[in-house]
Amino acid sequence: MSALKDEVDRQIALMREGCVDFYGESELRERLEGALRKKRPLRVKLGLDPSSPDIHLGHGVVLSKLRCFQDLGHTPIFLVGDFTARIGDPSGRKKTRPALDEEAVRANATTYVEQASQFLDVERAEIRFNSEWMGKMSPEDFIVLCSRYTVARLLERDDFARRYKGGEPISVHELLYPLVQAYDSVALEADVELGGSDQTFNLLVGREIQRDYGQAPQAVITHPLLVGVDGSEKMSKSLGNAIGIREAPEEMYGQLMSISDVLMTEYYRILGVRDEEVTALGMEVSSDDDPLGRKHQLAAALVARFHGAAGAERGAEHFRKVVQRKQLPDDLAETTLALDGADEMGLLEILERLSLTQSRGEARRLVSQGAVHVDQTRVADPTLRLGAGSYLLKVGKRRFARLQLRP
RNA sequence: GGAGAGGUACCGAAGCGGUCAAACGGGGCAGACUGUAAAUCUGCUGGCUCAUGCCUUCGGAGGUUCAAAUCCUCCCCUCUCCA
Repeated sequence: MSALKDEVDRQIALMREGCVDFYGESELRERLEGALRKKRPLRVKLGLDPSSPDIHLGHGVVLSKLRCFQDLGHTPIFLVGDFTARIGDPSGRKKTRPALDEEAVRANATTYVEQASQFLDVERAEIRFNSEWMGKMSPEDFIVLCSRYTVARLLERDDFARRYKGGEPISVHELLYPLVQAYDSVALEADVELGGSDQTFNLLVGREIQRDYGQAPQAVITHPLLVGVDGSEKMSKSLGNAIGIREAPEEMYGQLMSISDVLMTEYYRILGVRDEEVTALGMEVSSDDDPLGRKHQLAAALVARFHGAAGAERGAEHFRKVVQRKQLPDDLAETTLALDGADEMGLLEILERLSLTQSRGEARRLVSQGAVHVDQTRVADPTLRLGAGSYLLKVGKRRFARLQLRP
C-alpha cells in the first residue's frame, strides 16, 4: 500500500519537473493510483501541428516530457494536428495565420513522426492524426461541439482579447481552434495533455469539453517556452529564430554559440542540460566565470543529443575554424560553371548563379561593402571578370563556394 | 442593410498630382570590433543594364492628366458605430 503511494509520489514529482503549471494534479494522483493498481497505463497526449517542416528545440521541451511519461510506462500519444494545422493555432498570434494547403500539411506530417522518433520510442507510442476524427465529423456533430462553449469565454483568452480590443480581425475559424483541440482529447480519451505555457487556454478548454462529453477531465501540464535565438520572441519557425533538430551540426552549433549569455543560462535550465552530458563528451565542466566555455559546452551537449558526439565535435571544429579564425571550412562542395564559348564570366553573374546572392544587384552591393573574396583576396571592383580556372569564393562570413569555371 | 475610418515595400508607419523605388522605425544583410554568429558603431536593404538609362511596385480593374501611391469610377478586403 505504501509502496504504491511512494510510486505515485515519485511519478508525480517527475511529471511536475520543469513544468510551469500542473492543473488537476490531485485528480491525476488518484487516477494514477488506480492506473497502477490495475496496471492500466495513463494516456498522455501531446499535439503538434505540422505547420512547418521542422521540429525545433522548443518542441523538444515537451517532447522530452512525453518521453519521460513513456519511461514511466504510460502510453504516449503523439498527435499530429494535420487537421488543426489547416486552421492555424492562434496562440500568441497577432494576426491570422495563412492557411496551409493539404499537401504541405501532409508532407510536414510525415517528417514530424520521423523527427519525433528522436525523442520517443515511436514503436511503442500511439501516433495519431486528428483528421482521423475531425475529417469525418458531420456538420451536425460539429455544431453540437460548438454549442458547448460560449463566445465570451473564447474571447477571454488574452491573444483574442488583445486583437479584439485592438481592432484586429479575428476570423471565426480561429475562434473554433480551441474547441477542435479540446475535442481531440475526447477522441483520444486523454488522461493528461502536455503543452507549452502558451497553450494553457486550449488545454484547459479540453478539460471542460471532456466533462461535457462525459469523460473525466485530463490533467494539464504546461512547460516554459524556449526563447528563440533572437533573444526576444518564443522560438518559432515562422519567426525565423528557431533551431531545427534536423539542422546540420555545424549550423546548430553556430546558432547556439550566437545566443546571448543571458539566454544561455535559460537554455541550460529549460532544455535541462546536465553536467553529465558535458563530461560524457570528454569535456571539463567550466565554471560560471567562463561564459565562452559554458557556451561551447551547451552547444556541444545539445548538438550531441541529435548528432552524437561526433557531430558535436564537427560543430565545434567548424566554429573554431570558420567563425573564430575566419578560415575556410574543409568540406566545400565544388560547383562547375561553363563559359559557353566566352573567355570570361562576370563575378556578379557567377555569384548569382551559384546562389551566393539572390540577385546581381545584391552581389554588387556586397562587393561594394567589401564582403566578397575571391581566393582569399577582397574584391573591390564589381566589374571583375573571371576566366577559366578554379576559384574559391567567399561572401560574407558564412557563404562559401569552390568554383570550377570551364571553357 | 446604413454611416464613418482604412488597405503603402519582410513588418510597423509617413507620403495624398511631378523633386517617389517611395521618409522614419523594426527586421534582415554586410563591414569594423568582440570570447561569440551577442552587444555596440557604420553602411546597405526592388530588378536589369555593369549605373545618373530602362522595367516592375503603393488592395484589384478601369479612367482623367504631358505626368498618379497621390484625382475620378466600379469592385474586393479590414475595423468602428447603428440596424
